Amino acid sequence: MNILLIEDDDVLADGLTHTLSDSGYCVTVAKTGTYAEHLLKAEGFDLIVLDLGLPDMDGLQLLRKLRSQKLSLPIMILTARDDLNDRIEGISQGADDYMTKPFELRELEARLHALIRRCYGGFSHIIEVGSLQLDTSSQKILAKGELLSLSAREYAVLELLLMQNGKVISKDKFAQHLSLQGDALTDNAIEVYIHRIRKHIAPYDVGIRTFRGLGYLLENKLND
Amino acid sequence: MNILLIEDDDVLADGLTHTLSDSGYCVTVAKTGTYAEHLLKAEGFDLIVLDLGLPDMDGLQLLRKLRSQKLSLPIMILTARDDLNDRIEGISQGADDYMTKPFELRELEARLHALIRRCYGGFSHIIEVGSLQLDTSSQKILAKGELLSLSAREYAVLELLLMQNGKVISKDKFAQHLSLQGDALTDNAIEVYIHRIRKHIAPYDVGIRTFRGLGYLLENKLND
DNA sequence: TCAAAACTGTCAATAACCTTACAGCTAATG
DNA sequence: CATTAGCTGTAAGGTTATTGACAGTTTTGA
Repeated sequence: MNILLIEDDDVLADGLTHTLSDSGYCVTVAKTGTYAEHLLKAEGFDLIVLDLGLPDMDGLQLLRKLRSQKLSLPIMILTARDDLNDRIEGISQGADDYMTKPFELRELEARLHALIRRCYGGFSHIIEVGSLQLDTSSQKILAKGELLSLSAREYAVLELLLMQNGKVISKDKFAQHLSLQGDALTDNAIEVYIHRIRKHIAPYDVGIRTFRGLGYLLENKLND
Repeated sequence: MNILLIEDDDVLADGLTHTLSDSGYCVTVAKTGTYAEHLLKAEGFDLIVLDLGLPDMDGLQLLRKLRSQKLSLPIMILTARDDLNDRIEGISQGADDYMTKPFELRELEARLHALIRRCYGGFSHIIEVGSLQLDTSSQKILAKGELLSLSAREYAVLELLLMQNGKVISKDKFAQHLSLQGDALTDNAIEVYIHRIRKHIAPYDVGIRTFRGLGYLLENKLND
């Protein structure tokens, strides 16, 4: 995780660099806004810690500038000013959080963690097989990025195949997974759904292999 | 935007409810942790404001419990305790931000805005799908820059589609998000609203796609 | 070669959805 | 206050997609 620390005070910069490095972050210090902008163009940072009191440029101004350039990084601002308006201004200008100096390093660390978790702790639950992608949280199955339009039943069947990827799924399993209240599906009904799904995914690099008497397996046609 | 306020102090709860309602949020108050849990199961909130000093349950405990249930809502905690450890503990237990009492309402509002922006809109306070724009801070929906005149219900439906952009939203979800006072909406009511919204956005490049048996998805008609 | 298992297209019943009309209600307006 | 306009949810009829049974065909493995 790369952090850009925009801070002109050597002592504070050193302290922060030390603490954050110890927690496993990679910290780069920019002493001026101009240099920070330069670094941002070149390198891939994940988070910015910005002290509003800079020598060459007003911090809020820099903040505005960065956001107007569609920079989407999370930004934590540090300020010595205890003025409420400044703090609100900072947040409404696009900062994600701020801390007022003097602050406890441990608290800054905790807040940075929260910020990172919220921004990158992507809970995207995507299962991939070949060019198929199952996104369980958004209830979608994509093939080569295109949204497959499946019926509820078809979705449920393909979902099971993807979730249990690598396993041979018996018709009983499908019936269990599909039937809401006891009334079991016939084996043939499952066959029908497998048939329909095969039609849907025919253009792509995955197929459903039959294991006679056992069930079905989703597999990548190319390399296993 | 539905906010669950977990707060036992009537005065504070009333004040917050007023302020946030004025800013266009729909606020529900839970006076106990137990009741909050109950509400969270039944209804669709977008944000939680949690006071750590609750009568029936330790706030941190509730926080831990919610997170362990994989609840991914953004959470802002309020605390009277000035103890650094408590604050850090709160954040590391999964809160996204905190404020120490007493605080300025304006600042809380600004922070809530920042939280919403970060969680639902990337770095911007505007969520864009095609030529539709949801402005989460002013609670407006624009289409090609023009303000859509939607009724409260229509707005709520489209808001959910935009906030959960990319996800297939079931009718249950809509019902949860819309009915914050017990009485559930029928499926048909949702269908009627979808119909009305389709009329509104017909001239533009976004549409609502039906997934039979699953729900609805907002999508850009042109490129995905 | 035979029987079992799986495949496939058709079809009627059904469930899901769309659409319009309307009645009760609320909020604004004169 | 009375009137109007708009919002909200229900009802009802029409439309379409889904579902699973069926029956004929093909494949498989012993």
